[in-house]
Amino acid sequence: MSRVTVSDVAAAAGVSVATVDRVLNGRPGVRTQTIDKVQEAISALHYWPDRLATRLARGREYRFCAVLPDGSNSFMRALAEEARSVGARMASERVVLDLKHTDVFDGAILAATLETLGGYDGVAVVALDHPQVREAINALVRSGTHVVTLVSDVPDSRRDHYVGVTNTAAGRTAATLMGRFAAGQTGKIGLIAGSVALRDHVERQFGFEQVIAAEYPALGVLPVREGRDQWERVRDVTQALLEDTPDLVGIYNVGAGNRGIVEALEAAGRADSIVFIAHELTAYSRRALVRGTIDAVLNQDPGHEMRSAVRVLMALADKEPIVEGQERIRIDIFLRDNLP
Amino acid sequence: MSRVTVSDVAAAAGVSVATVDRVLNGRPGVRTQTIDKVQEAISALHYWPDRLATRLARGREYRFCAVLPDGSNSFMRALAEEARSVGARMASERVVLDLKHTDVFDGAILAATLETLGGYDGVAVVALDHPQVREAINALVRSGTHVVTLVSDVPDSRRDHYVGVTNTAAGRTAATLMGRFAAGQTGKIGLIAGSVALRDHVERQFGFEQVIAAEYPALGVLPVREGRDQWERVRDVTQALLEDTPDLVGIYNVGAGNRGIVEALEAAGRADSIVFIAHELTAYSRRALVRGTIDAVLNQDPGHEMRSAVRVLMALADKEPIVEGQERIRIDIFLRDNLP
DNA sequence: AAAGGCTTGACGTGCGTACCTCAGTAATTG
DNA sequence: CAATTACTGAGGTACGCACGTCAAGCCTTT
Repeated sequence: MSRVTVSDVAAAAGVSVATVDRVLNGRPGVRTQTIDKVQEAISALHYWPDRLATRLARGREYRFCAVLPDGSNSFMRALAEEARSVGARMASERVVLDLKHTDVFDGAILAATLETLGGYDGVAVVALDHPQVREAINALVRSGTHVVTLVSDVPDSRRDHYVGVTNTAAGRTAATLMGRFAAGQTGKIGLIAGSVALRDHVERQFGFEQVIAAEYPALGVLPVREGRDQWERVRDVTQALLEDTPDLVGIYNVGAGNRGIVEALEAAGRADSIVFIAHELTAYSRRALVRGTIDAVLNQDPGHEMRSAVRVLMALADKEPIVEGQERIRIDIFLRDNLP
Repeated sequence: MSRVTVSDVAAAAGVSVATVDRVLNGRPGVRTQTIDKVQEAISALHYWPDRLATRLARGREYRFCAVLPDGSNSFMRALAEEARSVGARMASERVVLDLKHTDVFDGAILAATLETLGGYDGVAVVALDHPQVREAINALVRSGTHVVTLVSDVPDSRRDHYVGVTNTAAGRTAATLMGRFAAGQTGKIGLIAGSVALRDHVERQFGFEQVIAAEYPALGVLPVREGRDQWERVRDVTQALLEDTPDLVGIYNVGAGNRGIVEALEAAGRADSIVFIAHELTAYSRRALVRGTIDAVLNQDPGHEMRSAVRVLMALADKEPIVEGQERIRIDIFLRDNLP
């Protein structure tokens, strides 16, 4: 049951290994007829090139670059940390993973950064959905650099793959949890987002409102308030929300800055009575979840996302198929009981 | 920035490659002093052996075997399917993954099966926690075959690793969902399990009862009823449960056979009024979840588990560290909105 | 019939490590 | 001091593939 090698194929096809090699690597100078013979032998013997030997022989390194925001909320810091650890681990597999921080919220700056990345085999980028960014991504792809979008997608670009969750589904999930956790109550739900210019925030909001409107008529969703992902600002927004809304039953924070909401709720003594659903599991949100101030955390696993991004980039570089089930990023729901 | 190779290390240490090789592979015939010199050079140059070249040179195949139940509920069938697909995919990486079906619910039979597996480098087994099985696992490990338990653990054996969820946490999670989904109601909760002899079922039950008792005093948990994981029997049990319990507000099915509960609930017209929490996402449970008869599904991803088992076995065979974050199996919570 | 272009075979080198043999040097023992 | 024994160096082969060179064979064209 030992491995089938190129020489086995050559013998079976009645040609030399050189010819088999030419066929396998698409080099010119082989008659169609001979190509067919070789291919028949390949499938008859179930030949499959040995990945290890192939990569060793090719001797090429995979040069990848991850582009992350320089503004540093916990999630993005975790993502950067994962990038470093994946990079260290993959070093013994001929993979180099560089890390670049930039202002991803400014289309022009992000696009300019991307334009310098043509030397890489692949780029993973937390992308703003902006015309200039889209163009920069397309230019990279055209120049032969594979691009995957990370966490936030640019759907109508030519990026090879999106590694992240479906944000409308995340919003819907938050809505169902909200609706059921607030069962029997009538009142308003406050929605807080970082900025309505961020695609993932808008999509979550959309999914959330859709389900609440359709399934939970006793609940009304208030207009979004922007917290810019900064917890101090989010705290002020939440305080105002609490004062303005006597019949507030729940809060859904679409973006970062959970700390602001937690502090406002606990200061007002409303931590237990108001259902609070948040995104991203961090050390802080974790404690608030255990304490009961946060009722559920929706999460995307930065480790999974970073590893997936690199696996996808490698598969693209090797022209190998992507294992869908492995690369689908799930929307994790964390309650206090199933924390990792 | 090219790779550091053994000859670089040899040059730096002032010895020959043969000596470096002896040190690296723990072969005898090198003075302690020389070993130190080599090791200093290794860390000074940050040498790390090239995995590809190592595996190519060793030329060894990894022979693994997955032992799964021959009784075929959807989850186990999915697991077997994943094993086949992982096996096919890994064939080009010198990994052979055989698949064996056996009666894992009979300790003696399972132990006998395990005893035939000494030729493998690693075994992944869905294990019954039984003295004979434990002994068989220990014997395998002693003979140099790595063992990981899959889905169901044998904690006090010498198995190298457990690939699966923490079942008490799963039970607690189900309880929190139940408590919150049934908020405001007072009544009883029915508990259905496959068999109280299965470790994972008992643990889920334990976690569930713990949280309900502590956090949701308005709810009482009825004694477990056994459905043997067969849906016809589960249906009958559920019908009896419905008739016996006028104030039933929820059902938690710890094991398989969701179809029995779904049919009983829908036949009785209680699908909407009773909170039903189930385990394992299958084509059937998925439809029932979308329809609303099932309110939440707790799931362990068979694909993730199978891939993880193989990765862990490979890491063990190579004496490489295991990436904890990657191998932790999460308890997925699925609502109708975040279905994959 | 000679020139030129396709096709193919034969062979070599390299990727980085594992593992083996053999000779030679140094240190230890009786 | 000679005889062991313990180290070390030099060199080779193998793993399976990628890639390059060179020459030989064949067919077409003029």
